[in-house]
Amino acid sequence: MIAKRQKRRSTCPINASLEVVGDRWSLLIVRDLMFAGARAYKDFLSSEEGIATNILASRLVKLQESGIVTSERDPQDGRGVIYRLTAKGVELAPVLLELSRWGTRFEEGEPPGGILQAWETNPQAFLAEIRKQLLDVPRSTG
Amino acid sequence: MIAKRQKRRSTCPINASLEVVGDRWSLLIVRDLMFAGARAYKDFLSSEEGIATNILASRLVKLQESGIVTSERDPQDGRGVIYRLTAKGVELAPVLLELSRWGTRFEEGEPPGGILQAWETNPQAFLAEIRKQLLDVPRSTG
DNA sequence: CAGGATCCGTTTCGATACTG
DNA sequence: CAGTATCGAAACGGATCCTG
Repeated sequence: MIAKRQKRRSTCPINASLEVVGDRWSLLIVRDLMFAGARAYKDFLSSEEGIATNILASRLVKLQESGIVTSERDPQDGRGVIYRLTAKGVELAPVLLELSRWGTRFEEGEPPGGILQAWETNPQAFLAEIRKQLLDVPRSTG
Repeated sequence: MIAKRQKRRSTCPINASLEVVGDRWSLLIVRDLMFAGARAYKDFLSSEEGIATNILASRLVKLQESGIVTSERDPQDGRGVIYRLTAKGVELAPVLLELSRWGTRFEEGEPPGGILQAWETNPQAFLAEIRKQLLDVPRSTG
């Protein structure tokens, strides 16, 4: 057991988080899953800012290893793969929303319609909504 | 006018934010400035997870270019440099705190004493406190 | 001695071509 | 459609050197 090569035994949760999602692409993938309805590999490629296929593949693997994303065969398609956020992944919503809020205030960028307002008005309710939407639709059972 | 080479004309604020702080080190530097009382170059080196000097220097430049950090000579020391967060940098607090909260819940890491609790209990008040502490101490002017 | 630049080997990224 | 293989470019990281 080699315990996966930790850098320095840091006990800071910020650093722990950044070890998982602290790169240029991971949170964009989570964003697409959370707000853009992305489910298939090609969705990530077409959306966003043009991530390279190898980078996308490696990030998806890493996100799965981190327990943020799951993947499964599309029961309808057979050759397609469906990616979905885990509960752990869904709970990144506050991070994404605060990042979005900050970007809207200080950098360029238009927020997706109404989302930020809903978040600022009633975070708890909005979070509950997101959880419901993303976790209760595992395979059209809802 | 070349407008600084934007990748793809993205209007997503999350992406805009990640272009500035979406790397392994930037938010750790902001964290040190915000919660660990770091002000000098050596503070960042000693703290944290052992950032290399060249990386630290380049990140500090980038953070200054992004308007998140300022630097000035230490009036007491003369040879020392004091780094400080701008208002824009201080407003990254919610991002850091949500990142910290997520890390505490799902990754390893102990939160710094009481901070997360204060944040969860009353975000507005806690933010106001942070703003006051970090922005009202520019040079002991009061 | 603090702040930071330079050199250099290693790792990661990223674009494209290609495969099942 | 969903990925690998390849390969050049960039970033990282450590050590050392420079500057005031």
